[in-house]
Amino acid sequence: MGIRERREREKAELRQRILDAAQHLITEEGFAAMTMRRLAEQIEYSPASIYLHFKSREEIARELCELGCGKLLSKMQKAVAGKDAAGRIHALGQAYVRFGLENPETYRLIFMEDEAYMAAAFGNQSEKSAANQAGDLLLGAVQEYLKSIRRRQKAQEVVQLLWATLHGIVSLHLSCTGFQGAPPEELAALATGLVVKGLAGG
Amino acid sequence: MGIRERREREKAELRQRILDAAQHLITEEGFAAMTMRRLAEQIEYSPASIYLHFKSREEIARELCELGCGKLLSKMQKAVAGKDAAGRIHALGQAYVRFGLENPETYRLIFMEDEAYMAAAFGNQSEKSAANQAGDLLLGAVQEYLKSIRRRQKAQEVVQLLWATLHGIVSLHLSCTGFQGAPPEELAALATGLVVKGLAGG
DNA sequence: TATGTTATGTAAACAATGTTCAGTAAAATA
DNA sequence: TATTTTACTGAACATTGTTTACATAACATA
Repeated sequence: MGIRERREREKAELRQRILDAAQHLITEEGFAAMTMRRLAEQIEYSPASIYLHFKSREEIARELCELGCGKLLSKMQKAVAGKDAAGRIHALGQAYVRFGLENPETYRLIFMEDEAYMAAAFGNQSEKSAANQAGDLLLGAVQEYLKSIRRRQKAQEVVQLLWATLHGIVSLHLSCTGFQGAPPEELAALATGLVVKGLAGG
Repeated sequence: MGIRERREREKAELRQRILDAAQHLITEEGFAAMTMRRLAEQIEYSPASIYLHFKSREEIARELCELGCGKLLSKMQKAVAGKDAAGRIHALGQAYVRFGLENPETYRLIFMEDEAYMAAAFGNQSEKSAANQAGDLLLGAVQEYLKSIRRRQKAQEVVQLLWATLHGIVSLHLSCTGFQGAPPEELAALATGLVVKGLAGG
C-alpha cells in the first residue's frame, strides 16, 4: 500500500515549501526577516511545526547556503567553457561578481552573515562541496596559467588572493551602499588583469 | 562654584566607563556578547541607566567603530613614514592587514557586522572621517606611483581595488577560521606586489 | 532652614526573538 | 471498533533591546 509513500512525499513537499518560503523571505527582505514565526505564517503552519522538519533556524540557513553555493558553482562552470587559462581567470572573476550582484541576500547569507555558514560551505573537504569545486575551477586555471608562463609560484596562494579580492569587491559593494565607485565588474576585470600581468612581468 | 563642573565630569566619566566596558566585552567575547544587561552589570548600574548616556546599543557600537577607525588610521600613518610610493602601498597593505589580525572583533564590528557602521565610517565625507583619511593615504601613494611610471589609470579605481583586496584577505581569514592557508601578511604582500608590477608592466 | 526643582537611577513592563513541551486531534493499523 | 502511531499546535520559557512611570537624591531658591 502506498500510504507510507504518500506521507513521505507530503512530508518532503512541506519541507521544500519551508525552504522555498525561507529563500523568498531572504531574497525579498534579508536574512533577519526570516523569522520562524513569519516562516510559519507563510506556509500556514504553527512555528513549532517547522521543528519537525529542521532542527533549528540555522539548519535552514545552512541548507540554503549549500543551494546558493551550487548556483554559484554552476555559473562558474558555464563561464570557463572553451577558454584558455587567462581567459578562464577573467571569466571566473566576472561570474563570481555577477552572482553576488544578482543574489545579494544569498551572497550575504553565505559569505557575510555567520562564519559558521561559510565554514560549512568549505568544510566538507572530503566530499567535495560546491564551494570547494568552485575553488578547484579557479585553481585549475591558475595552475595552467602559471605553467604556460613558466612561473614558479604557489598556485594555491594566487587562488586565495583572487578569491579574497573578488569577495572584497562584492562585499564592499553590498555593504557600502552609499558609496558609489567603479562597478564591481570593472574592478574584478582590473583585478584579474593585474594578477595576470603581474605574474607574467618581472 | 564647581558643582556643575564636577557633575559634568562624573557624567562624562560614566559615559567613558560604558564605552570601556563595551570595548572590553566586544574584544573578549565579540559583539553579540555586548548586551545592554551585561553592560549594565559591568558598570554596576541598571540597564535603563545606559540610555541616559546613549540613545541605543547601536550608538555605542558606532562610537566604538569611530575609535577603531582612528586606531587603524594611526597605524597606517606610521606605516607610510619616509617611503617612496611603491613602498607606501606595500606598507599600507601590511598595516591594514595587521590591524585586522590584532583587533579581530573590532575589525568585525567596523567592516563586517552591519553595513550601517561601515557606511557611517565612510559617510561623513564633508568632515574627513578617519576612514576617509586612511583612504586618502592610499590614494596619495597610488597617484604618486602612477605618475612615476607615467601610467594613465584612474587612481580611485586602483584604491578601491586595493582596499577591497585587503578587506577580502582579512575578512576571509576571520571568517574561515577552519581553513588555514597562507598568512594574511603574505597574501597582502603578494597583492600589493602584483598590483605594482601589473601596473608597471604591459 | 524649609520648599520647590532638577538631575539621576531603577523596577517593571513591552514586544519580539528562537525554542521546547505537554497535550490534542487525526490518521493508520489491528 | 479499539489502539497505536503520527502530525500538529497553544502556551510557555528564556533571551533580546527599549520605554515608562515612579522614586530618590542633590541642588537652587526663598
